[in-house]
Amino acid sequence: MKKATKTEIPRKTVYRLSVYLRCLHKLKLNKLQTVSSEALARAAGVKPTQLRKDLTYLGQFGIRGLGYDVEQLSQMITVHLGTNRLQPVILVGAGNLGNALLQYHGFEPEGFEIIAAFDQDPQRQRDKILRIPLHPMSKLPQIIQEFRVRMAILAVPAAAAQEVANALIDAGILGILNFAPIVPAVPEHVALNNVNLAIELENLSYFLKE
Amino acid sequence: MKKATKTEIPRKTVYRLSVYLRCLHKLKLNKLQTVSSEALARAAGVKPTQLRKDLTYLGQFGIRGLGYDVEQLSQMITVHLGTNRLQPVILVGAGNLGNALLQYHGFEPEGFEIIAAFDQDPQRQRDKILRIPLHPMSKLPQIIQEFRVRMAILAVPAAAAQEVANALIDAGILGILNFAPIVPAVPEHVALNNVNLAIELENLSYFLKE
DNA sequence: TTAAAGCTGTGAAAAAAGCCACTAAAACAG
DNA sequence: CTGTTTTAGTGGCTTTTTTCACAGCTTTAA
Repeated sequence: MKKATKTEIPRKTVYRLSVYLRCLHKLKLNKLQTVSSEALARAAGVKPTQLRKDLTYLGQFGIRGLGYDVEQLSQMITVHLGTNRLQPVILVGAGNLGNALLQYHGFEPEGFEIIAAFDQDPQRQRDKILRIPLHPMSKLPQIIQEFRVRMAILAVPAAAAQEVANALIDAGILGILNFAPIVPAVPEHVALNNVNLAIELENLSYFLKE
Repeated sequence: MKKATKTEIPRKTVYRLSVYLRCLHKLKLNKLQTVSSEALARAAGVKPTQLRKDLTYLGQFGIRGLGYDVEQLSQMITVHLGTNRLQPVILVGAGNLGNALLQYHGFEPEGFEIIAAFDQDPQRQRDKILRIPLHPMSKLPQIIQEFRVRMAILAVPAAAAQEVANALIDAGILGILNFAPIVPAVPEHVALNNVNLAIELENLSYFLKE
């Protein structure tokens, strides 16, 4: 018997869907109309069976003997990931990493725009050329409300992370991409993704094969 | 029957050990001598039972009724992760993200030093102040050999990623921390960790609860 | 010394993720 | 048409990861 409620997409699958989407985008640039699970899987660094299984969560629209329609598939994934509409994002902490992220234009092609940055010291901005405004922390609630911001990038030092996270949540932020080297405690209703570059390196070093 | 060879530490556990290590470091700064699994787990954002289970892979040195010795535990983890000695790292690609990472000093406290950067265009460096030398790609093999570099950070555009990855591997690199928005194919003996900031954001946005 | 409370260590169960073998559909070649 | 090849979809097996329940040390208090 089929479930009445639509099945939840597994966490890992959601993550991989983003990867597939990125690969499909590249294929589109190359004017490819269709792609097989094998080719796409290789591009994404996963096994073909896993790719196919992942895609079944979105329904069936592969063509047996041929593959998937690149355009259709990428639209399908986009719809499911809910990245149709542009999402405004704010960044807190204009230190080393924060500035780096501000200068990094890799978010925009994916539908995210950093509309404002915040820092304790709003004079801190070195790169005057940046077109992203830098505000003092006190303007956080106002801007979040005004632009209906739901996600924030947290790039402050460890010591400030929890406090700033609290402020963000109080102001209505629902998702935090955390670069601070501690894991802030957040209430149930807030989504949190942690990225720690040092840990990534450390982890890599463990898996070096001699 | 027990395995003769010492059991492998699970992938996920290795990753979390790094997180614990970071938390322990903070505790040390606060002059705490011991910590319970519950407290440390909360700091790391995991469940206490998971923390304890993770630690059993390193042996037993918790004290029942009391907790873990902060100093001893952090040394234990350090030894197991093999981060006793400093590791030289190189960075390839001095674009937006590459420069950002060069300016980011978060690696050094964790025992990694970016000793050199490489770019197709070695004039590219904007920040003249940087004390990290920027070399042309042609010097890759020489420097990797000279400094016995085993890990590289890859921060080049998608189009160049595979080619540069190949060059790194040919020159003897054993681990790649990849920031490029594609997953390069690497041989069996090379470890690869992928970080894609855009995907992290996209992933977060999916899990926003309304 | 004894009792109570606080914690760790761990086997076993449960859940999640990954993988494979096989089925079925479509395309293609002749 | 017909047979062959290519490729998606899937049930369920295997492995990995997480969680649970509880046994067993340690400390503390009286």
